[in-house]
Amino acid sequence: MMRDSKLSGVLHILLHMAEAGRPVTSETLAGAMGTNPVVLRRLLAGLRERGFVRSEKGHGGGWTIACDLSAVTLRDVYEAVGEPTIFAMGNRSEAPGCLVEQAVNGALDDAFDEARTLLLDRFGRVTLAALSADFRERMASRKSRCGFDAGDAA
Amino acid sequence: MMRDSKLSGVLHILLHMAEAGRPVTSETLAGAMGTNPVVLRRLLAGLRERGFVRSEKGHGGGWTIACDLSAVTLRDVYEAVGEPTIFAMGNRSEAPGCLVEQAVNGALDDAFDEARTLLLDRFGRVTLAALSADFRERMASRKSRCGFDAGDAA
DNA sequence: CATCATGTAACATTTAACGTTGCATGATGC
DNA sequence: GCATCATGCAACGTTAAATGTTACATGATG
Repeated sequence: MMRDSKLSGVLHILLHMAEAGRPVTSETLAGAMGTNPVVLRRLLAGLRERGFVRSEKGHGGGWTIACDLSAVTLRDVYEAVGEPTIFAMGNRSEAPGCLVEQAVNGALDDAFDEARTLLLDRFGRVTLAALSADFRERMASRKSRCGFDAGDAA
Repeated sequence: MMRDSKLSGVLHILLHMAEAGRPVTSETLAGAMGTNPVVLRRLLAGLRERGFVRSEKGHGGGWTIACDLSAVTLRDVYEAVGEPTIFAMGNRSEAPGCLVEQAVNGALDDAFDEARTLLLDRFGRVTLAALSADFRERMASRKSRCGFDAGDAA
């Protein structure tokens, strides 16, 4: 299994919600990406706290986008899902008394910090609106829509 | 547990070996970093194949450095330990038919690719000799040596 | 008030890294 | 030659984090 797909998953969901234009239930969204409604609610909880999405109970309830897609970046979403660990590699011990370990960790940490900064900067420059536009371009050439019917966005 | 500490671990071991200047057994090296001799042999197997280290059996056997420390970079070592996965994040599915997923994965993959390239480039610019020099500098100021006696390198 | 949908805690499953055991092979020293 | 040391390696056990699942409470709608 891929290590952590929260960011990828939640972006997928957000674009689907954006296409729908009306409340979509956790069950429908979960079905669209082959997972469980509860997993989905967990994922979206962080986004709700930040006001990126809204959830409503009862008949006709579900999830809706509650933000300007051009004002939210991948970095915002990354933070909203709890800033999951970026790297699958790391040091053996965090507070090593061994000088060899210190030298090694220092070199590795420097490199990882640089890469992390680059990645987050790049995330910060991509808005949800840009992703959505990218999707619509793909739509223009092909037609499949992942088994998920966006509703009135025909 | 930290995700993958092969690179960190093997670098630690290499510097210790470099300090020793004579064969060191898996058991000694494993003791120095609080792990198991078998784990260590697994780690070093890839380095042996590439000729970075040599192993000898029998009395007085063990591991020795078999390369010029200034000619081997962190990137070489990274490759020698099997190029472990760099990122802890990834896409839900690798071959998505969903156009939304394609748009999302495309954006994320671009960012990850850039970060990976930066990281590996940086690894490629750090030699084992540089790490060793860093270690010796630290030695000059303090004195602890991680419970591992390098032998004649007193 | 029946039904729908979310909120959430608790538990189960899965996967990859890591650890451990057991035994084979080869080298050294007597 | 033989006891001992050390690696080589396969097979299995352990563990932690992500994800999936169940169960039940809460609130909204018709």
